[in-house]
Amino acid sequence: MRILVVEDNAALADGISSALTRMEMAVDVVGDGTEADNILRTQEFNLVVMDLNLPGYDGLEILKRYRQNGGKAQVLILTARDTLNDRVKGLDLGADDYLTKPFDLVELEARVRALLRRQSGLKSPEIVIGELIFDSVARRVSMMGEPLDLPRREFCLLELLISRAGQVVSKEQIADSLANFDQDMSPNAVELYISRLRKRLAAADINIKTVRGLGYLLEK
Amino acid sequence: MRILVVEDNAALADGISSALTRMEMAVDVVGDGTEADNILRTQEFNLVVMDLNLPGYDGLEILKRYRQNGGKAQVLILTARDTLNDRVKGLDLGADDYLTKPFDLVELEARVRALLRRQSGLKSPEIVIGELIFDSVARRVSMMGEPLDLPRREFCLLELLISRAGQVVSKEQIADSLANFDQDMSPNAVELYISRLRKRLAAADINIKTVRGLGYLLEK
DNA sequence: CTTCCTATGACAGGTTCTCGACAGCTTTGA
DNA sequence: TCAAAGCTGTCGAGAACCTGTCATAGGAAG
Repeated sequence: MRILVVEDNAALADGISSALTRMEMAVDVVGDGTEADNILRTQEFNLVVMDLNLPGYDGLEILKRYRQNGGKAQVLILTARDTLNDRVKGLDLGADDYLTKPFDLVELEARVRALLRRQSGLKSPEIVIGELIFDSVARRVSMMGEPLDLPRREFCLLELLISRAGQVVSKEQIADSLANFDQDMSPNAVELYISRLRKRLAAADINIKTVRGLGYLLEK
Repeated sequence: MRILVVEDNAALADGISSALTRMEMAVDVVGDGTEADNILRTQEFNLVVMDLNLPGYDGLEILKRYRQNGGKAQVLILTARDTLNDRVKGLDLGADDYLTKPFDLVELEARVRALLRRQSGLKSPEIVIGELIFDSVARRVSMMGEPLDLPRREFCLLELLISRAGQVVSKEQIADSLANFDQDMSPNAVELYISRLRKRLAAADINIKTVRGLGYLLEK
């Protein structure tokens, strides 16, 4: 789990950082708003711990921009004790939680655990093959960054080949799998789908090999 | 949005209830643990505000049982005891947030908004997509600077698509979400709303893509 | 060279989606 | 209280797209 800590007070940043490291997190620390902005634009984190009180920069601004750019990480903000307004604003701007300074590191850990637990289970597993990214949960495929629209049958075929990558899959297996067992599919139809899929994947370096008399296989 | 308030102090319960009602929430109040247990078993809520300090009943127990029975609502706990332990325990038992008494109603409102937003998957109250600005808190949309009046169904549809931007949302999910689970909506009706929403958003560069056989998705 | 398997264009259904028309319902405003 | 305006959802015609058969051509194996 990657965590970004945005905190200008070096001593505090250090304490937070080591507490989180003890939890087996990968922690990055930045000390000012500009840096925070930059790193949030270019890298992905699971959680951001941010002090709202940064010198020469408004933490709320960073948060707002981060969310508007589609940032998805959980955000835990740190505020001084008596700034109710900041906390309220922070939550309204898309923070997930806050902690009032001074706080106990044990409590920080509990909050981080709660936030990360909440986040897990959101990401769907993706399979990357060369230029192709295949997401079976979201049922999306993209090729060289561009989303690729596949008709249902072709999507199922690709899914089957990927799940058995490196092994030969017989035409009969493909037919059964595509036809959902509720009807028959001729071997020729399978050949046709292979042909169509190959054409679509031609731009990426994906190779569906023919194994004469046996079937097809997707090379890894 | 349905909210359950579990609070034995009538005056406080009243204050909370009216604050939430002002936010256009449907609020139910119960005053003791047994009642809370019962209603949580039989009805669904989006959020539960629960005092841990109930006469003759441990709020943490209720919370624990609720989660064990698969309760999915966001839970905000209220605690007078300022012991770190209770708060940490509460979070570890599946509470989503806590507030220490005494608290400010403004802050309660912010927390409730944040929790409900979290539940819907939306992070920032103002989401900018091309020429469109979507404000989930104020429940307003504007397009190219002009406010855009959307009928309720279309607004809900847009909210759903935005909260799942980049993912396919099935017609069934849309139907369930729009119909609020209390009645059925035909797939055809969903198609119609998509059509209407597309027409309204045509001027902005918003693209609702059709994924044949699966549903729709809003491109990022 | 012959035979069988595979590749692919063309095409004819079939399915799914789009959206105008319309009628019932709800809200608004006087 | 009633009328007007607007929202909601059904129907259905037509468009768009998917699917699988046929037919033909290309290649591999013996």
